[in-house]
Amino acid sequence: MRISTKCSIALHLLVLLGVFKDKKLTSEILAKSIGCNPVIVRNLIGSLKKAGIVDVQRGSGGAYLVADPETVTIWDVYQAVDTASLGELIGVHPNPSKACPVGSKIGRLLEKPFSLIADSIQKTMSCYTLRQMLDDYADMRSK
Amino acid sequence: MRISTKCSIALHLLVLLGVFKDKKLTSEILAKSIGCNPVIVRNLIGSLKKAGIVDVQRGSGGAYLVADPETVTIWDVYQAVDTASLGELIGVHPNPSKACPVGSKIGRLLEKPFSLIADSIQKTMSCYTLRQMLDDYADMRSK
DNA sequence: TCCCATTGTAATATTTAGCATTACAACCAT
DNA sequence: ATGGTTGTAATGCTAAATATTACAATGGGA
Repeated sequence: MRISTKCSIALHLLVLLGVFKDKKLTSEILAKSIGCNPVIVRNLIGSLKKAGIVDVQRGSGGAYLVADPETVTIWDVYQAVDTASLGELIGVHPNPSKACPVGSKIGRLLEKPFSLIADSIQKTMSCYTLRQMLDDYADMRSK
Repeated sequence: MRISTKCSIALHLLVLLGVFKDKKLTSEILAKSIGCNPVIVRNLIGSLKKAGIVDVQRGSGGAYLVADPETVTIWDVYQAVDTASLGELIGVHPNPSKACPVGSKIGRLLEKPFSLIADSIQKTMSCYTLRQMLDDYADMRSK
């Protein structure tokens, strides 16, 4: 239910695709840099492919960016990759008493502040692009 | 590492304390409305007590609010109750390759956008007070 | 003063979610 | 056709979240 490492891993691999455009990057190579199992990478690439962010050929292999880094935000990546919605990010206790006047309403009571939180996360994620991350990376290299 | 149900449960019990000011509310009664084990409630009340939000006597029992609902925000409650910091809310893959130029920098690369997200959550939480929740509750009752 | 209901807290158990791994069919280029 | 690759299902493993049990410490009232 939390924001899983999928998002971090996806961003990692997108940066790799952005930096090593010329190289053939298989799931195995990517997994080595990320430090995870190649199957994880394949699944994530599958999700990113569905979202129109990357592409990859089945037999020959090698993933590459198809979307402009300028237009790809962390929110896009998160949505593509993490099945859980932000609405489930904050755990809500599942068995409040329906007999109690507070217990019967607590779910609806929490909805309001929690959805405001989800909105703010979405907004912040939508402001950060892959281009910014690639620029940040370039800055680190040059120093 | 996610925002656990502790926060929801704590808010639930604070609303109970705010609504049933006159009644003696033991951990058992509170737990019944919440639908969890009384020990969970006791531990949470302990945390909220340390934060100066509620108080309770040992032998006699019965918890009550000591802070003004106007001044208690969801952020206060979250901080009091959830040990994990928001920085750990978004999972980061733990074994990136140090040999890879991207792998060796991904941690620092992710820090920037992820801390912006944490900030926005904190900000939103800080805007919502217990008073608002009590008002929301009253609104629901009156309709 | 002695019960009794209650809290505080430690220790342990249970459940669930996140992540890793294995396995293999489908596929493509050479 | 072969070798390297992807897509995906099935399973296993680990760690974190939550629940439960147990009991000493406390305080108020009979």
